[in-house]
Formats: sequence, C-alpha cells, structure tokens
Amino acid sequence: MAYWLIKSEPDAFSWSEQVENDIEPWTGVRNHQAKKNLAAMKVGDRAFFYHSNVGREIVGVVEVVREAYPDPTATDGRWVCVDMRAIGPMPHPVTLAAMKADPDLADLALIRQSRLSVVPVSDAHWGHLCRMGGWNS
DNA sequence: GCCAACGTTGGC
DNA sequence: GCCAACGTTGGC
Repeated sequence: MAYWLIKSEPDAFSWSEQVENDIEPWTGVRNHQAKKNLAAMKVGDRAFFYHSNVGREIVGVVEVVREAYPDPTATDGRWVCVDMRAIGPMPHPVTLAAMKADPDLADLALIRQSRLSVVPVSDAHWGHLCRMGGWNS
C-alpha cells in the first residue's frame, strides 16, 4: 500500500465537508504530475488531508475507495479523479511550519514541490508524520 | 523549438 | 497584498 498527501483550500473544500460527505470524489485536478499520482492510487491507499493557504496543516486521514476514473467535471475527458473516504481527524494537526522545521522531512514532496496538489509520501515519512500528529493505527 | 508574456498556486 | 515557482500559451 502506498501513501499520499492531497491538498485542498478549506474555503473551497474543507476537512469538515469531507467528514460530512464521508465519501468524496476528488475532482478538479488539472496538472499532469498530480494526475499521474491520482492514477497510481490503489484501493486501500491512505492519504493525509492537507489544508493549503488557510491553516496550512495536515488535518485528517482519508482512504482511497475507488481507483482512478474519468473526472466528470472535465469536459474533455482527459483528467481523472478517485473517491476518498474520511478515516479520521489528526489528533494534533501537523503544520507546514513544523514540517519545514524538521530536518527528517526536508525532502518531502509537499515542501519541495509546493504547487503540486497530489504528492506521494514515503513509508518513513508517513510514520514520522503520524507520530507528530498523534495518529495511531 | 525557443522564449517572452501571462495565469495560477500557495506561502509569507 | 506581494512575490516566487512553475505551467501554459502563442509569436517567431
């Protein structure tokens, strides 16, 4: 199983909305690298839910429940989306500042490619971030 | 195929 | 509100 981090501006779509909806189609990705990452996701993969712009912190964990299929919000049919289910909130949200301050996380894709909205997270980084956030499982 | 102009993302 | 990074567009 692989790990990921997905970003959303809370003004557009927030973690609380994800929890309310339970299962949410992750649409609107219009970047080729991000699309490649979406297409590589498998059912059961987990992802951190990160609030960009406002908050700038990991606020929850989601799980892939449906693998890549054509994004219904893309008129040209060239883009894909996946379905995500809310698993639970981060007991202690991990801020971008905290991640940047940790030398073990210096090569996080989130930090190195700040504009990419869907990024992979290594097993080691996943474990490290879970410890920082007080996430057990 | 190169590159300037422009738009978008997202941190600060 | 500003700006850096980076993707896209379009003229040549």
